[in-house]
Amino acid sequence: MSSATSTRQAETVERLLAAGLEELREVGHEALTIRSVAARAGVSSATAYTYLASKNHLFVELFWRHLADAPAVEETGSRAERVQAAVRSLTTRIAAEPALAAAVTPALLGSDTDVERLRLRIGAEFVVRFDEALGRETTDAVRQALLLAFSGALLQAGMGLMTYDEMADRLAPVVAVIVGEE
Amino acid sequence: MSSATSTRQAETVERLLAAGLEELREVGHEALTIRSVAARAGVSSATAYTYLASKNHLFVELFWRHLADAPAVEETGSRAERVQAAVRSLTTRIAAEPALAAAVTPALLGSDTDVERLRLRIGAEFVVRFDEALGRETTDAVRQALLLAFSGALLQAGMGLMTYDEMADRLAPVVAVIVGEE
DNA sequence: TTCTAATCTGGACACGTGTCCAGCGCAACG
DNA sequence: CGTTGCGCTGGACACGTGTCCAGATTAGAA
Repeated sequence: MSSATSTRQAETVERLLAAGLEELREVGHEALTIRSVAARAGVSSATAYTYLASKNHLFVELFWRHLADAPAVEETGSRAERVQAAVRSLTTRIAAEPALAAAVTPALLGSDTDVERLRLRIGAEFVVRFDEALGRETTDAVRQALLLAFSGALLQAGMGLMTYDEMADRLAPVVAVIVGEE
Repeated sequence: MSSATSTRQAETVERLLAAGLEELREVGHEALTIRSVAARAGVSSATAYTYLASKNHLFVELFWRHLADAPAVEETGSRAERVQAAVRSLTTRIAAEPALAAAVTPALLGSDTDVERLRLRIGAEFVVRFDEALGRETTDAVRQALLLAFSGALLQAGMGLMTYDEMADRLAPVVAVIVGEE
């Protein structure tokens, strides 16, 4: 397990993930197959399956990496404003990769071990960001309400009941109700 | 298209749906296959596919029928209390069929035409129930917040982050925040 | 009863999924 | 230089999905 060999594995993974994102953008998540991703990455499908447990795993992994790069929000303004900013930062980031967003909603519900691990991390990331925006003196009920409303918006967008671009605007008044705008 | 023939078709559908629910309870949604449902219903798989466009369609159809039977809530008590009651009525009903609940969350995200039609109906049902509980003088923001929080709770339960039994209790303080308990 | 049309059947089809494993090739270490 | 062993290959496997269609069955009309 020298650093050289693990480098080689890491490179293969990166190549697969990059190919996965390209493929996703080009053909969408329905048409994408692990084998087509493997081919694009210049790797056999057996190898792809060594690193990607499933299509779902690929999507969730890509989503997680994409999301982690969403900019943190400034710590200025009213509480409501900070929460709005946090929501907008996340939704903007998500909307930047529509194909990925469309793919991840069903994928997040998968039962693979890898999916489960990642979705906990993603959920935790939301919590951290909202907590930072909310500040210390906030009730659990508000925290929960915010998280549930955000999850709900993701679900509705995933169902096609709203676009990912609309999310922030649709959530704005909702956030105001939950956080309190006075 | 006499009433007799459409009766025959209707009976086949009922038989399939009943078999589907039994199969779902016994083996869970992962192991269930349309063919096994067809066999249980005493029908060929080709026939099953005539009426059920997909596994997702089956689950969503079953869920819709199950949900429609949730009792309506009394029109007494404070607004918050009525909303709580509406939430509890729905969650109790959903929790009564755990296997169905587990199956429907991913299914609801399917892209079949039939799934889409039904999920709009299900969403509309939620809206109607919440609107009845909220009464006339309510802002859209509150309505939206409630709907999103409820959807979010469904999603989280679907992900295994809470049980369906817990939903109502977890939602109670959230509802209080959104509707306002004063 | 006989005819007719709707309904159901059986089974093949093309495709995707995820798993498995014997063996190849290459990079690094001795 | 070998030799070692890790990572990759190719391709078969069992299984589920959803589609299709020629032909058997059935119920009800004439």
